[in-house]
Amino acid sequence: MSDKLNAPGLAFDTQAAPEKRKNESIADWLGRQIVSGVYGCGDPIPKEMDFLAQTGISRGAYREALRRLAGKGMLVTRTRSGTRVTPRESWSLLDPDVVRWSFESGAPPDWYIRALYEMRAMIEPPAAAFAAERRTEADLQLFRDALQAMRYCEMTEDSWHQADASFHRAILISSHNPVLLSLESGICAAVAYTTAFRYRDMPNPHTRNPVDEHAAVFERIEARDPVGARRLMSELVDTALLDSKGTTVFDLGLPTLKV
Amino acid sequence: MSDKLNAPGLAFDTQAAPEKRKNESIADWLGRQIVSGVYGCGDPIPKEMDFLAQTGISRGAYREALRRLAGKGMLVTRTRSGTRVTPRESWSLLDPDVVRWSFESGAPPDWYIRALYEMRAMIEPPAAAFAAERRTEADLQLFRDALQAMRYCEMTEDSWHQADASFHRAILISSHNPVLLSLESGICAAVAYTTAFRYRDMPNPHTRNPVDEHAAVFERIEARDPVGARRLMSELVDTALLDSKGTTVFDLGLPTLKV
DNA sequence: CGCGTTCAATTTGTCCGACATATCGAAAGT
DNA sequence: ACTTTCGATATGTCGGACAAATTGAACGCG
Repeated sequence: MSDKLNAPGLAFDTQAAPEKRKNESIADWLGRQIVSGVYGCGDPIPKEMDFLAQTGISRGAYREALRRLAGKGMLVTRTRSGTRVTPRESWSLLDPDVVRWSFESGAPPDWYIRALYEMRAMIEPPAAAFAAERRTEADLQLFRDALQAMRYCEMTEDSWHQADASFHRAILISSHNPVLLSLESGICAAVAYTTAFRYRDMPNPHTRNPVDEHAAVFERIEARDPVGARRLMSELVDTALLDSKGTTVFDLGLPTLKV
Repeated sequence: MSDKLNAPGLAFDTQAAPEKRKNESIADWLGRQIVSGVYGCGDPIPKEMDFLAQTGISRGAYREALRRLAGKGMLVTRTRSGTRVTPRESWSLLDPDVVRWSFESGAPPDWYIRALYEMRAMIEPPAAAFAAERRTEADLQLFRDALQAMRYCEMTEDSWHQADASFHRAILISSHNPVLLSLESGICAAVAYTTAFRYRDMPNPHTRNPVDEHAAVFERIEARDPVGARRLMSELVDTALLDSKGTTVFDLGLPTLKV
């Protein structure tokens, strides 16, 4: 059963990982391995001595990497039994690292992209409503900067995705809900990776720059109109969702939620 | 500036921490210290050698504990600078450990309780709508068990809070959104701790058992009525929010969001 | 005096080796 | 057939040593 572990595939070469600390790059590598399904639910992780023997990495660095992943609920360790992968529902699927690993290691599964869009559809409209009630003048400037960057960048550029993420980050910041803000890294990573993923694999870039829709949301937030901001934001997310994969995969669920 | 660190308050006695592994209990203890504000944003954590000297814990165990917290975004380490606490917005405030630490170490601040309620008001109504569309027969049994337990327990009992949490857990499970389900631990911890916190500090327990409201939500989910489930769930959360601290603190934001 | 350079101290990062502890599984005993 | 004992094995903890990086002060120079 453990042939997969001792297989030559245990080559740890820190692929595309410019991390300085070894325990960090090990955690990155192992995190990618896990989210990409190399180790399924309940599967055992390489034993400390095996990993040490095959990679030359010291035991301490490997153990610290395991603790990073254990803190995200991805691993459980028991003496003698070894360290095993926990079922997906106990992971922190909105953790920015988990989102990054999922998109860095090949194409993430459809259910994950879909679930991330659904989360955005749940969170961002009410967040926009809170933002309309609580935004400060300093918050408004964040929106203006993001919108200006979106106008002056082509959608194919990487900088456009950054500007898009900045806009959605401004929403969460302006909501002035600390717990919501703590989801910022994960949400923005999801926004950036899903949009980049969409435009990379869509052969027909008929989609136009949605900067006007974003500006409309901002205008409602500036006007302190929670209801309007919520509605426009809901439309914005729904549009992105419908654009992403066609209506065949994503057509259930969200439309019936529009109020 | 570092007088607080070398102070005698560094007594690590694993208070009320029946953990077996030392690195785990250290992470618990340090996590409570951080969320309770002993170490503010940007403050330095005890140096490894200091901690070793004052507690007798080995350096490796302490470092593994730090990695656990670093995985939750609560710490950043830099050579020579030391290890410092990151600003709150970069923490995983919905992480079940963070929620537990916040409520275990004295009364959490009002803004945190309020933010948790707002998150529930954002997440649970749409989750109930998804549940109404996607629930299976097995899911329905989870609701029935939770409701029966709520009926046969007094609200003052601890078992009632468990049943309440089980009901809300059933909502997230029935939504069949993996990312939403990954928030289960944190949400349910928030539900359990906030309700327990409310009934412990409320001198006037005029609040009655809200089992009927919960049953109404279940009935709409069983009938596959997303709109109705969403509306009733929204009312349920709003009621809990208004009950918790009176309308003076929580009266802005949520009511205007009701559709 | 202002400014960049060099250098040494300090703190985290990594490695190594050893023992402690818990747990599983097989073997022995009843 | 059941229980107990015991050894093997993997994680948990400890201690010491050195490497790497960064800070801050001393130094030299224009």
